[in-house]
Amino acid sequence: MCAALAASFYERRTERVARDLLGAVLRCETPDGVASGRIVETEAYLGEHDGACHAAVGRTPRTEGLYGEPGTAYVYFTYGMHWCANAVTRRAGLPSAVLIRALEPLEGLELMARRRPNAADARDFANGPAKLCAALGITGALNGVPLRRSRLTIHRGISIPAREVAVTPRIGITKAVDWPLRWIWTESEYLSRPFNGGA
DNA sequence: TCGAAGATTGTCT
DNA sequence: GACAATCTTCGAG
Repeated sequence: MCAALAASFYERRTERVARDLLGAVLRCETPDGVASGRIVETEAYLGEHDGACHAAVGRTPRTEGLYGEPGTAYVYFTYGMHWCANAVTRRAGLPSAVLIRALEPLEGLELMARRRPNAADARDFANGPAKLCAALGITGALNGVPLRRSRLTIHRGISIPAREVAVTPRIGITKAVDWPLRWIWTESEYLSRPFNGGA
Protein backbone atom coordinates (compact mmCIF):
# COMPACT_ATOMS: atom_id res chain seq x y z
CA MET A 1 0.00 0.00 0.00
CA CYS A 2 1.35 3.39 -0.98
CA ALA A 3 1.60 6.22 1.50
CA ALA A 4 -1.46 8.23 2.39
CA LEU A 5 -1.58 11.66 0.75
CA ALA A 6 -0.13 14.41 2.94
CA ALA A 7 -2.23 17.22 4.36
CA SER A 8 -0.35 19.62 2.09
CA PHE A 9 -1.85 17.80 -0.92
CA TYR A 10 -5.24 19.25 0.00
CA GLU A 11 -3.98 22.74 0.81
CA ARG A 12 -4.02 23.82 -2.82
CA ARG A 13 -6.58 25.09 -5.33
CA THR A 14 -9.61 22.81 -5.25
CA GLU A 15 -9.50 22.37 -9.03
CA ARG A 16 -5.90 21.18 -8.73
CA VAL A 17 -6.76 18.71 -5.97
CA ALA A 18 -9.71 17.38 -7.97
CA ARG A 19 -7.51 16.73 -10.99
CA ASP A 20 -4.68 15.17 -8.96
CA LEU A 21 -7.05 12.86 -7.08
CA LEU A 22 -7.62 10.99 -10.34
CA GLY A 23 -5.62 7.78 -10.04
CA ALA A 24 -5.40 7.96 -6.24
CA VAL A 25 -6.83 5.16 -4.10
CA LEU A 26 -9.75 5.59 -1.69
CA ARG A 27 -9.70 2.94 1.04
CA CYS A 28 -12.16 2.20 3.82
CA GLU A 29 -11.77 -0.22 6.73
CA THR A 30 -14.87 -1.58 8.45
CA PRO A 31 -15.60 -4.50 10.80
CA ASP A 32 -16.68 -6.40 7.69
CA GLY A 33 -13.32 -5.95 6.00
CA VAL A 34 -11.36 -3.60 3.78
CA ALA A 35 -12.53 -2.19 0.46
CA SER A 36 -10.74 0.22 -1.83
CA GLY A 37 -10.86 1.62 -5.33
CA ARG A 38 -9.01 3.89 -7.73
CA ILE A 39 -10.58 7.33 -8.12
CA VAL A 40 -11.58 7.88 -11.77
CA GLU A 41 -14.07 10.76 -11.48
CA THR A 42 -14.24 13.86 -9.23
CA GLU A 43 -16.07 17.17 -8.97
CA ALA A 44 -14.93 20.42 -7.36
CA TYR A 45 -17.19 22.55 -5.17
CA LEU A 46 -15.65 25.93 -4.64
CA GLY A 47 -17.21 27.57 -1.61
CA GLU A 48 -19.92 30.04 -0.69
CA HIS A 49 -19.85 31.82 -4.07
CA ASP A 50 -20.49 28.51 -5.87
CA GLY A 51 -24.27 28.16 -6.01
CA ALA A 52 -24.05 24.39 -6.31
CA CYS A 53 -21.83 24.03 -3.25
CA HIS A 54 -23.48 23.23 0.07
CA ALA A 55 -21.51 26.10 1.59
CA ALA A 56 -23.59 28.50 -0.53
CA VAL A 57 -26.36 28.26 2.09
CA GLY A 58 -23.92 29.34 4.77
CA ARG A 59 -22.50 27.55 7.76
CA THR A 60 -25.04 25.13 9.25
CA PRO A 61 -24.73 21.92 11.28
CA ARG A 62 -25.03 19.97 8.05
CA THR A 63 -22.30 21.88 6.21
CA GLU A 64 -20.00 22.11 9.23
CA GLY A 65 -17.74 19.46 7.75
CA LEU A 66 -16.98 21.68 4.75
CA TYR A 67 -15.38 24.19 7.10
CA GLY A 68 -13.06 21.57 8.56
CA GLU A 69 -9.34 21.17 8.05
CA PRO A 70 -8.04 20.41 4.54
CA GLY A 71 -7.59 16.68 4.20
CA THR A 72 -10.63 15.71 6.25
CA ALA A 73 -13.74 13.94 4.99
CA TYR A 74 -17.08 15.66 4.39
CA VAL A 75 -19.77 12.97 4.22
CA TYR A 76 -23.39 14.05 3.80
CA PHE A 77 -26.78 12.36 3.44
CA THR A 78 -29.07 13.21 0.55
CA TYR A 79 -32.31 12.15 -1.15
CA GLY A 80 -33.35 10.40 2.01
CA MET A 81 -31.21 7.35 1.30
CA HIS A 82 -27.77 8.14 -0.10
CA TRP A 83 -24.39 9.10 1.34
CA CYS A 84 -21.82 11.08 -0.66
CA ALA A 85 -18.13 11.47 0.22
CA ASN A 86 -15.94 14.56 -0.26
CA ALA A 87 -12.35 15.49 0.52
CA VAL A 88 -12.16 18.94 2.12
CA THR A 89 -9.70 21.36 0.48
CA ARG A 90 -8.79 24.97 0.99
CA ARG A 91 -9.22 27.60 -1.70
CA ALA A 92 -8.23 31.03 -0.47
CA GLY A 93 -9.77 30.28 2.91
CA LEU A 94 -13.15 29.31 1.47
CA PRO A 95 -15.04 26.15 2.46
CA SER A 96 -14.50 23.95 -0.57
CA ALA A 97 -14.29 20.24 -1.29
CA VAL A 98 -13.86 17.58 -3.95
CA LEU A 99 -16.71 15.12 -4.43
CA ILE A 100 -15.57 11.57 -5.21
CA ARG A 101 -17.97 10.43 -7.95
CA ALA A 102 -16.64 7.08 -9.19
CA LEU A 103 -14.11 4.36 -8.34
CA GLU A 104 -12.49 1.41 -10.07
CA PRO A 105 -12.76 -1.39 -7.47
CA LEU A 106 -9.39 -2.75 -6.31
CA GLU A 107 -9.70 -4.50 -2.92
CA GLY A 108 -12.71 -6.18 -1.32
CA LEU A 109 -14.62 -7.13 -4.48
CA GLU A 110 -16.66 -9.76 -2.63
CA LEU A 111 -17.49 -7.26 0.11
CA MET A 112 -18.64 -4.72 -2.48
CA ALA A 113 -20.78 -7.33 -4.19
CA ARG A 114 -22.57 -8.03 -0.91
CA ARG A 115 -23.09 -4.33 -0.25
CA ARG A 116 -24.29 -3.66 -3.82
CA PRO A 117 -26.68 -6.58 -4.49
CA ASN A 118 -28.24 -4.71 -7.40
CA ALA A 119 -24.95 -4.32 -9.25
CA ALA A 120 -24.71 -6.40 -12.42
CA ASP A 121 -20.89 -6.53 -12.32
CA ALA A 122 -17.82 -4.76 -10.93
CA ARG A 123 -18.45 -1.74 -13.13
CA ASP A 124 -21.66 -1.12 -11.20
CA PHE A 125 -20.10 -1.32 -7.74
CA ALA A 126 -18.89 2.27 -7.45
CA ASN A 127 -19.74 4.22 -10.63
CA GLY A 128 -21.65 6.93 -8.79
CA PRO A 129 -21.14 9.04 -5.65
CA ALA A 130 -23.75 7.19 -3.59
CA LYS A 131 -22.82 3.82 -5.06
CA LEU A 132 -19.19 4.09 -4.01
CA CYS A 133 -20.20 5.01 -0.47
CA ALA A 134 -22.40 1.93 -0.31
CA ALA A 135 -19.68 -0.26 -1.81
CA LEU A 136 -17.01 0.94 0.64
CA GLY A 137 -19.33 1.19 3.63
CA ILE A 138 -18.92 4.96 4.00
CA THR A 139 -21.56 6.64 6.21
CA GLY A 140 -22.01 9.82 8.20
CA ALA A 141 -20.00 8.23 10.99
CA LEU A 142 -16.94 9.13 8.92
CA ASN A 143 -17.87 12.79 8.51
CA GLY A 144 -14.94 14.96 9.60
CA VAL A 145 -12.36 12.21 9.98
CA PRO A 146 -8.80 12.92 8.75
CA LEU A 147 -8.05 11.18 5.44
CA ARG A 148 -4.51 10.38 6.57
CA ARG A 149 -5.16 8.65 9.86
CA SER A 150 -8.62 7.06 10.16
CA ARG A 151 -10.68 4.18 8.81
CA LEU A 152 -11.14 6.23 5.63
CA THR A 153 -7.94 7.11 3.79
CA ILE A 154 -6.73 8.30 0.38
CA HIS A 155 -3.42 6.96 -0.90
CA ARG A 156 -1.08 7.91 -3.69
CA GLY A 157 -1.93 5.81 -6.74
CA ILE A 158 -0.97 5.98 -10.37
CA SER A 159 -0.32 9.19 -12.31
CA ILE A 160 -2.84 9.88 -15.06
CA PRO A 161 -1.31 11.59 -18.14
CA ALA A 162 -2.91 14.86 -19.17
CA ARG A 163 -4.11 13.48 -22.49
CA GLU A 164 -6.31 10.97 -20.61
CA VAL A 165 -7.97 13.58 -18.41
CA ALA A 166 -11.06 15.54 -19.47
CA VAL A 167 -12.99 18.34 -17.76
CA THR A 168 -16.76 18.59 -18.16
CA PRO A 169 -19.71 20.36 -16.47
CA ARG A 170 -20.87 18.89 -13.18
CA ILE A 171 -23.72 16.39 -12.92
CA GLY A 172 -26.95 16.28 -10.96
CA ILE A 173 -27.03 19.91 -9.86
CA THR A 174 -29.39 22.80 -10.66
CA LYS A 175 -27.16 25.80 -9.95
CA ALA A 176 -23.98 26.87 -11.73
CA VAL A 177 -24.59 23.89 -14.03
CA ASP A 178 -22.24 25.14 -16.75
CA TRP A 179 -19.11 25.44 -14.66
CA PRO A 180 -16.55 22.91 -15.95
CA LEU A 181 -15.54 21.41 -12.62
CA ARG A 182 -15.88 17.65 -13.22
CA TRP A 183 -12.66 15.74 -13.86
CA ILE A 184 -12.69 12.26 -15.41
CA TRP A 185 -10.15 9.68 -16.49
CA THR A 186 -11.34 9.17 -20.04
CA GLU A 187 -9.76 5.69 -20.34
CA SER A 188 -11.68 4.28 -17.39
CA GLU A 189 -14.61 1.88 -17.77
CA TYR A 190 -15.87 2.82 -14.32
CA LEU A 191 -17.21 6.37 -14.89
CA SER A 192 -20.71 7.33 -13.70
CA ARG A 193 -21.43 8.39 -17.30
CA PRO A 194 -19.49 7.16 -20.33
CA PHE A 195 -17.10 9.68 -21.86
CA ASN A 196 -18.36 10.68 -25.30
CA GLY A 197 -15.33 12.55 -26.49
CA GLY A 198 -16.36 15.85 -24.99
CA ALA A 199 -19.24 16.45 -27.41
C1' DT B 1 -44.50 22.96 13.07
C1' DC B 2 -44.87 22.75 8.04
C1' DG B 3 -43.43 22.60 3.33
C1' DA B 4 -40.10 22.32 -0.32
C1' DA B 5 -35.83 20.85 -2.25
C1' DG B 6 -31.99 17.82 -2.79
C1' DA B 7 -24.04 16.96 -5.41
C1' DT B 8 -29.00 9.91 -6.57
C1' DT B 9 -30.37 5.47 -7.75
C1' DG B 10 -33.31 1.85 -9.40
C1' DT B 11 -37.28 0.47 -11.90
C1' DC B 12 -40.55 0.74 -15.38
C1' DT B 13 -42.02 1.91 -20.14
C1' DG C 1 -35.93 8.29 -21.31
C1' DA C 2 -39.05 9.33 -17.43
C1' DC C 3 -40.27 9.07 -12.82
C1' DA C 4 -40.92 7.29 -8.09
C1' DA C 5 -38.67 6.23 -3.66
C1' DT C 6 -37.33 8.21 0.73
C1' DC C 7 -36.05 11.37 4.64
C1' DT C 8 -32.87 14.86 6.23
C1' DT C 9 -32.11 19.65 6.25
C1' DC C 10 -33.38 24.31 6.36
C1' DG C 11 -36.18 28.46 5.87
C1' DA C 12 -40.56 30.46 6.75
C1' DG C 13 -44.66 31.13 9.57
